[in-house]
Amino acid sequence: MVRDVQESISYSTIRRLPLYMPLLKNSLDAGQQSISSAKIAETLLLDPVLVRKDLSSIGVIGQARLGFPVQELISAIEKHLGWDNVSEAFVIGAGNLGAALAGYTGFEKHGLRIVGLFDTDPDKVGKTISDKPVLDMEKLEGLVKRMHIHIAILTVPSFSAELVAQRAVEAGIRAIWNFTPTPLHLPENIIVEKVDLAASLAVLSSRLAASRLMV
Amino acid sequence: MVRDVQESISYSTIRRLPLYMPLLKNSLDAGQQSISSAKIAETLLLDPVLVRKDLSSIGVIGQARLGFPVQELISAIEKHLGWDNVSEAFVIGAGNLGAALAGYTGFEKHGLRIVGLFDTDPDKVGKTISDKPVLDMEKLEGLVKRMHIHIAILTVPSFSAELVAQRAVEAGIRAIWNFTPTPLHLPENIIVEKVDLAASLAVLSSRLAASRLMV
DNA sequence: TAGATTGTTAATCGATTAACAATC
DNA sequence: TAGATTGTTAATCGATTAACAATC
Repeated sequence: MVRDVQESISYSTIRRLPLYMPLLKNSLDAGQQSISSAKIAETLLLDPVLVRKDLSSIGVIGQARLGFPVQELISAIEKHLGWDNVSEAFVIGAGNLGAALAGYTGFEKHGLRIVGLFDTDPDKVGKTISDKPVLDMEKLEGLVKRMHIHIAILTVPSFSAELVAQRAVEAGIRAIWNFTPTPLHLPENIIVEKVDLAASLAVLSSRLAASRLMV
Repeated sequence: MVRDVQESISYSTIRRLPLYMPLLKNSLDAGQQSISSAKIAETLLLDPVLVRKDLSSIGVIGQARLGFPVQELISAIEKHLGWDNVSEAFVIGAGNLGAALAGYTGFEKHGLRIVGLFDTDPDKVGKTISDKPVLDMEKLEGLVKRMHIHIAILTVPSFSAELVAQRAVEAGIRAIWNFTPTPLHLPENIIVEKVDLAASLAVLSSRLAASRLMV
């Protein structure tokens, strides 16, 4: 049973939603029709109350003694994350990381299809990476417009990140998945989501340093 | 001027510290000896008050009318993030992403040196990736012990992530940088830092979907 | 019925922002 | 001195956790 989603779903919940999917798919394959928040929480290392809040916020109602309906959860998560209709994206910067992202097959299931890469290196332009064309950076604006691409995955060197991002936005890009360490000064209506490896490594290092002090 | 750091630095501050460094290095190269929180905030798209809190929490004292001493900030950040002494790490899983991380030269400046990769694929084992040896997964335990490696960068397929992580931990790994979507059930004293691409993409997609509704 | 499980309201916690005093 | 800038205390905000009522 699904009810109307009251208000917008919190940032933290959105971030957790993808986590639920593999477990739910497995449960469905195993023939389970419902699953308890306690079971989910244990598998995903979350608090059961948090799980119930998340699932409730996407409009799925659980049943006492039974738990939550697995198929409905899957449908609700797919709907809320837009995994049902796929958006096309360009990777800008065909270096190690850009190539790795272009080669990752899992994004299609998450509603994202990479249709090409851009680079300035003449040795790369014209070749393919994981069957996707590497295109000349000079053609970025034209192709963004012509193909109506709205998402850019930014993996260029940090010194050129901001300029490239601004070019992409002027051509029509509306959302940037920023893998560079550079903060992007862009119009407010442009969506920027940053993957901050340096921040993540900093947390790891500092916790490791702290744990060494305790030994 | 540096004073004692009162209490432990907050998680959010730790995540932001790496962001300050490129700007500070540039300022130093340009011959500036001090920099104001307003200038930093504008460049990094932060709030000036937040910048002052961050810098104050690592023990650097600013001066009214002048700002913060650039060189002291650089030293304090390097010290707090452990960028002065480099730790060695293994990449486990020599796929696209593992190879990309092994090829990234920036980690050394952030206190992390990747000394080798592990994989089960006989076509990969024995070769090198970015001058780093690809080793047989069977040798993981032995080499972790012999080389006293404490950090593992996990980029294996998700179905094997937990088992591989547990093997690594039993051999002596104390911190895992987890690039897989899998939650790892490990002893409490093991440090796990997750890079959650699916979560980041979910935020991007949902914000894009929300912005479309407003057009 | 008893008990397992959901769902809601209140309390807590951490981080950010606001307000303003202190200082050079 | 005046004003730019730091630094601290209080208020706000969002997320998580605790407590407990509701339900099957």
